[in-house]
Amino acid sequence: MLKLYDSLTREKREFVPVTKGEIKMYVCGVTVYNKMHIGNARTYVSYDIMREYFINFKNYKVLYIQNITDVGAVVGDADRGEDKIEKQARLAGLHPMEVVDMYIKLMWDGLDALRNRRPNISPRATGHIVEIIEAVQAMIASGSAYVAGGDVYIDVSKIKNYGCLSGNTLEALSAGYRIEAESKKRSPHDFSVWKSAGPKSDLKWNSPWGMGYPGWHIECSVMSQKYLGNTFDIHGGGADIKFPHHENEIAQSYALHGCQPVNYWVHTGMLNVDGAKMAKSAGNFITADDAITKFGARELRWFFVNCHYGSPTNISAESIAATEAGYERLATYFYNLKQNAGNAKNAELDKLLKDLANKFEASMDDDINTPNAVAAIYEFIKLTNPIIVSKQYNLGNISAITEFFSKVNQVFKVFDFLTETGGKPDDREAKVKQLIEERNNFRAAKNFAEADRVKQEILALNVELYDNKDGTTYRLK
RNA sequence: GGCGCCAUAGCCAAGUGGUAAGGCAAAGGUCUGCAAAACCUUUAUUCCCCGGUUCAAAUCCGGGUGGCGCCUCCA
Repeated sequence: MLKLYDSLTREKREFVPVTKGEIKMYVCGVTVYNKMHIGNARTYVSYDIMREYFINFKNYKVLYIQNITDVGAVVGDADRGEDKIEKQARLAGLHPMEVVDMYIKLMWDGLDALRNRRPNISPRATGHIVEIIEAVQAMIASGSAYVAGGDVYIDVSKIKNYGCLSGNTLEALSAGYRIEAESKKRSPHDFSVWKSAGPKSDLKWNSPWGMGYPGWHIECSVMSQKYLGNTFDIHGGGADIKFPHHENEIAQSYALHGCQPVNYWVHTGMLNVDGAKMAKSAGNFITADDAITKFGARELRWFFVNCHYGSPTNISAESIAATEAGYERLATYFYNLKQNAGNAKNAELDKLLKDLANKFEASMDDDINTPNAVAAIYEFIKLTNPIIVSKQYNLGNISAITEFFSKVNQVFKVFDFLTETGGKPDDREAKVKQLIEERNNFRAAKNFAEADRVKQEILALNVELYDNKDGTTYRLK
């Protein structure tokens, strides 16, 4: 039974989709005014893993939407700052849409490298201005929003349950809130759904309230509900945008449709570097491509798999090295598995594999608990290693194990070793075999100086050498 | 100040009532000419502190302490 932790009800609940057999999920994407950072990467890898699990293990048809914010995110104060993309364009001497195109491309480069499947739809806010204006008009008509100058604000006092997601109440929010002298808002907690644009702005559209552009929150409400319906299954994003962004999406959904927009709110934990949160605006972030260059994309993805998606997680060279050491064990296990088959079918191996499959799925069903799923894999390796080493298994066992790991790999997408030693001819093979024989002749003659010389020659070919009691084996790296 | 999440071994990290997964590191062993790798074994009488509920608490409740996130933008 699949369970997900819902941030709204604050409990792990059985997952029941709106439509049987289908999952409709929306994940808040990046604002494309700068390079994606490693924290973004963690979030999108987390949802990719969820999505692939739903598809490959739970047989759901998944409609996955990850939007692109290409207008509406504002620098500094939410109601009077400059649009981030417009600012970046001004600094770079480019049109805002050039900035957008550039960073969208870089975003896909990064997510592709991390092996994420592309979203079914990646809607852009600028492509939905008509729908956004219609939504704003509807909210004004119903009395949930009001016009002030060229801006339009949601009147949060008209919203039922405002604060239900974050736990905030309007009274509590008001205490100690900074007073904005020249604000056009009725209440400091009202938020803009449409903002007027100055004459120099390149990012503006005509509306009933003059030239302007949409607020960040309304973009996600309009796009998610347009493609997924008024109430859909899963809405994701980082824990940092729970308030106000997701809270305001709920408010807008009540204003527009009188209902909760989502059945399961899922939030990913922050990825910290040296204990501190990364943020673009603070300038202390590691970009995704820098991290990929430094650690490797597969290594990063494996690191993410080893942490629970909802937990705050610290990334460092040491933590990557720790998960990589474990990864190397898995690779060696498969190397041994394929190299040392005997010829008796081993029933115990099949039973342990069945246990692993059960534990894996039980862990993943439990709020996508990937660390537990990984622990089950290590446990399997520990229990089956004696069998592998003693060669009491055959090709049938190998194919069953490989098949299961391949299935897991449709979700994790990191087990490159499954194909690495898949019988592909390697031109080093013959040379290595010859050198090993040469070396073993020297060893037999106790001419260790010459044996070591040949050994160096072998190592230079990027081959690992193991002397066992049954003879010498090697592994092409 | 308010809201939310969290606190488990040297490090990372699962575990929401039934007697502490897993990984890294470390130590010992098997194997080896040496070595490496592999394999085996060991490593928290205890889960931040103090109370309470219960036959039973890391898990539930109350109170502390500490950390993180949000309360202007942020995955």
